[in-house]
Amino acid sequence: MHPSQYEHLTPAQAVAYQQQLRGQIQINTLDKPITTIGGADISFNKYSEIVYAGIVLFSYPDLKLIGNATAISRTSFPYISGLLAFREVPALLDAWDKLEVKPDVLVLDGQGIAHERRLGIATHFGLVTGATTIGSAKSRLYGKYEEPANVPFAQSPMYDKDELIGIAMRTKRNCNPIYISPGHNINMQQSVEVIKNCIRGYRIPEPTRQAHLLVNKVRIADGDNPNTQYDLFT
DNA sequence: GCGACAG
DNA sequence: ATCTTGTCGC
Repeated sequence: MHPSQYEHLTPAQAVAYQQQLRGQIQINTLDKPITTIGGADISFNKYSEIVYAGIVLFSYPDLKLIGNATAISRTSFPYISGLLAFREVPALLDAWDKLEVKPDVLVLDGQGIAHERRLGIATHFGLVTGATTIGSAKSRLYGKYEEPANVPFAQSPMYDKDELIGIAMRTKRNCNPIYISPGHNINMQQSVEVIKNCIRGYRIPEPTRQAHLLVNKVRIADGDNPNTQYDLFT
C-alpha cells in the first residue's frame, strides 16, 4: 500500500497493516561504511492539517551540512499514539523523494522498533523506502527501563519482556534521556554508536535537531500564525 | 477498571 | 506537536 493512501485507513486497519509489515523488518548489521547521514522531522500547527516535512543532509561523522529538502502537504490522519507513521510518513516521503542524494542512514524523530508491534515511525519509513533508519525519540512510548545515570552517554536497556528493543541514553547532564532504537537495516549497537557521534552539546542529536529547526522556519515562512485566536473563543 | 500514551 | 515568560540550576 502506498503512503498516500494512509489517510483512508481506519485506526484498526492501520494496526492490521503494521502486523503485516512487521514480518519484513530487518535488524541487521550495516556493513557499508557511513559517509552521509540525514535527519528528518515534521512541523505543524495544531489547528491545521498542513504539515511541513524536512530532511537535512550531513557528511558523517564530521556533520558538515550538505543539503536539505522540504515538502508541504496535508494530512487528515489524526495523531494516535502507536500510529504516528500513518500521519507523518506521507509528508516525509515527499521530502525524501526531493533529495538529490539519499543519506547512508536517516535519523527520525520518534521510535524505531521500540514499539508494541516494532513499527515506530523510523522502522515504518525504512520499510517504505528501503533506507537504513534509526529512531531517536524524546520520550518513551513502549518498553521498560531503569533511569540511566546522570552522566553524559550513560545508557540503560529498554525491554519488552526479555527482548531488547531500545536504549535510553543520557546525552547531556541534568537532561532527560533520549530513546534510541534501530529502525531498519541496522542493529542496536550501531544505532547507539551513530547517535552518540551526532551529539554536539545538546540533548538532541544534530541531524534531527537541525531538521526540527528547518521545518519550523518553513512553517513560519509559509505564513503560520502563532495564536490562531480560536482557543480564545472556545 | 485504571494508568500510559512517540509527535 | 505548538504556544509562551519567567525562572531555577549548572
